[in-house]
Amino acid sequence: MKLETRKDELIKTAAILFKEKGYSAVTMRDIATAMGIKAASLYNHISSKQEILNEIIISLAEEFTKGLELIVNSDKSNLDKLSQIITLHVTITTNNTSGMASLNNDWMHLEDQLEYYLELRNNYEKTFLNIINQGVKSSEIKKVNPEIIMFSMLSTLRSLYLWIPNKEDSSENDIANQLSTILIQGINK
Amino acid sequence: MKLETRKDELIKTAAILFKEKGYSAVTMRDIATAMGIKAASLYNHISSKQEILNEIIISLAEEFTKGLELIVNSDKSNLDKLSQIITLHVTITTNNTSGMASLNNDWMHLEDQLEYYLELRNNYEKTFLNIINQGVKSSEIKKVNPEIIMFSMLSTLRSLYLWIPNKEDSSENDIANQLSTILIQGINK
DNA sequence: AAAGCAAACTAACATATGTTAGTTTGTTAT
DNA sequence: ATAACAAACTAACATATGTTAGTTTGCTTT
Repeated sequence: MKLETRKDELIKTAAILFKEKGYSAVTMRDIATAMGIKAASLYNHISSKQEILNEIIISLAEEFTKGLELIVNSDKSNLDKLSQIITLHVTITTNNTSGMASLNNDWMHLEDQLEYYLELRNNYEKTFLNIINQGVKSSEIKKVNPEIIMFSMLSTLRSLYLWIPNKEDSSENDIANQLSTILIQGINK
Repeated sequence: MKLETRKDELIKTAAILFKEKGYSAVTMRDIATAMGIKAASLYNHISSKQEILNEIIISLAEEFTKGLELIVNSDKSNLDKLSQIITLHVTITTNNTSGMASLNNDWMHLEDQLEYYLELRNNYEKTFLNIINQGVKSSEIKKVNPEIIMFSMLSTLRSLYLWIPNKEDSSENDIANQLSTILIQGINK
């Protein structure tokens, strides 16, 4: 684990601001002020505002892709795989709440990397949907429209960044378990 | 039902653009171009960019508040009330998909009306949570952390604006019913 | 001591952006 | 015909914004 570079600090600071007001509403001067330096000095570490967004979003998207790869290639049941996906989201979100805000809300401001991002996202959703479809086929999962199931699960998982910061008392495992119960077993007693 | 004024058209156009890129990234010139006029002409109908956002968000927030009021004062079971909340979200979102994007993503750019908006939202969540708590007390609902239940349901309902536009084949009722099944009964067979 | 380097600075730029002022145009009501 | 009005226009402005150029500062290594 390398030491945190100045560039890393910059990106972290930017991500916090992006979470609060969105990429477009945050100026280079805002980021600089938050770091206690002048806007021009930022360019010693990054080449453009765009690059900051790229770094935040792409690294997260790749983390999700790699995580899902491991899950889908395991020999667990389909419901267990869904539980593991829930854990994946909880873990990544816990470690980078601010970045997740950009991933969810500012991906459309990617430029050069937009196409690549969309490819990663489409593949992720395709793989996710596949697990659900197989679960329906093997009668693990109810016969409800699989796309609605995925949409519902993903909506909750993608919103975790809003909610996890308020739950510092609960452990990662605790949150993942409770979510699995709700999302898979439902709330009806 | 009054005829649609030019101001209404303006707000509708703006909402569509706000959904695509977010409030901050959309310029008055963007909105004007989309309407086939010049930016300065917009000011014949509104007094500022801010006002557009206010109108979009506050009217929706009030619609939710009124809708929930009716539901909470009915004599249905708590699970039925939750189903009705799902229907409320599906209905409002179907009628104003673009506006829902601003409500979800650009509320922090409200200025004068921010405080009022937050008051409406807090009350909404308090009332929602109350229904869940009573459902747990009356043993209709599993003993899982009620806040996680609300968070999970609200995340899905708040994301509907992203997904409903792709489902023009399904009826409102159909979507609401399937969502009720998933969110309340779970997906486990 | 000298050289190298990371990281800050000042000053300036071209462009983008929200908004105002005053004017023109075309339709509707008197 | 005339007055009134909604809704568009042109021109301009002050300010905000991303970025570049060139310079200074203070470690660290030789």
